Amino acid sequence: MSLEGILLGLLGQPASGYDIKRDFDQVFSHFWSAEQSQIYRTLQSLEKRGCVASSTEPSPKGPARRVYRRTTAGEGALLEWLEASPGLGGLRIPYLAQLYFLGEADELERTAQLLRQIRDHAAERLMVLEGLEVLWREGNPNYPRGMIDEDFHPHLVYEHGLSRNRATLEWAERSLERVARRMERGGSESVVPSQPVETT
Amino acid sequence: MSLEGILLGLLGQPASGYDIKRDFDQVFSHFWSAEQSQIYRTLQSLEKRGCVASSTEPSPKGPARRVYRRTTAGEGALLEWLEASPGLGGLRIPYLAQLYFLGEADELERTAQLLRQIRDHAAERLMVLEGLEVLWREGNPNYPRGMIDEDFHPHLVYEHGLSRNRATLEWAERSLERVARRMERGGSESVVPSQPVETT
DNA sequence: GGTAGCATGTAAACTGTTACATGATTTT
DNA sequence: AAAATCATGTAACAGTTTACATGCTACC
Repeated sequence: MSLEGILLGLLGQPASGYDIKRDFDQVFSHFWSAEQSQIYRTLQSLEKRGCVASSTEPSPKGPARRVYRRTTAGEGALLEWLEASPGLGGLRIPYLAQLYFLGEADELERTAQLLRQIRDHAAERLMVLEGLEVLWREGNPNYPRGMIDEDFHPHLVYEHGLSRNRATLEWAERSLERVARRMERGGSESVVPSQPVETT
Repeated sequence: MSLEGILLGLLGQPASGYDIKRDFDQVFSHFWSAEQSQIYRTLQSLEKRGCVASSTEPSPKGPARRVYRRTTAGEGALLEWLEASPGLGGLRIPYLAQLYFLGEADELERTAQLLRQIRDHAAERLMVLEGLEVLWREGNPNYPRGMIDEDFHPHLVYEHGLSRNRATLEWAERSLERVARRMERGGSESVVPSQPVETT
């Protein structure tokens, strides 16, 4: 299961459920998401199986923190998950499901609205990622060469996010132009007069 | 829920659970997936709510088919789902979760293996999609202009798949080169001699 | 005193996967 | 006669979401 793997990976450093939720929203939301309740429950189930251990620590603000650490058994489970063949097929992009059927609504303005949301979301993600590049550069004057071992794999994932969001942004902009042309011409999208479009 | 929406969308034409599973594997697997059992169950629950109606029809091959049709209530439910704000955040790319932590395994060969799988998968998808372009072109000599209304939204989704898979393919190839350089140089990846890398 | 942020969690409902079970027809 | 394809489904389990419930501290 991916969530278990991610939690085991993150617990290389001790962390509370709350900390992990923050990491999730900042780092992993680019390709995975999880609710707080799910994180707490999964941590508990990992503890039952001995993959993590917890201890409570008083916190300066608010109630006591329950801090989890990865155990030796947890390291084994992590390596096992890393060896497993990846879910190349488990891809999930919810907005495409809606876009696919938006012809049924017969309102191009709704299509444009969805595309603008997708575009803005990708643009925002890109800004966040491009901001991170500054941080990589600060830690390493030879960037992107001379990457230290610990950063290498996260950096590959980071670059995936960059190219994915660039591609999505460009696609959304092209698509918005197509929609605009279609709306102007009343649904025929630059049809050559001598080649009329079948409308059935 | 996206699966319900997709089923309602597909049931513009009458279809059996088996037909829908085929559509899923061919068209939707680029951004969503579902098992047969889930499709059958969801169809049953949609029927209970009156969004679809079914009738059995003898089939020339094999047992009788249970063919589902979208009802008027189903049309309403579909439009409602299309109006709902999209899950811009529900993105899920399982292989990135593994890649992120693959530094823990400390075996770049495993990283290269995963990247090759991702690359080959994207290349295969691209070939399928580029094959579809021939079909679009056959049906329309002005392609990609003069797209009929029914095809417009699926075509937007199709183009998303094209650009996404191109981006992934290029990223995977770049990443494989980085991994190869890193393996050659024993983990330092083209470090400038006067600027040694910290390895902690 | 109210709100925002820190911090924990439970319960129920829903969604998704894996494994199994059945049986007809066509092709090899 | 066996295997492939067509076709339907159930049961058990695993994973995820939504809604709720609690309580502390800092700041306005």
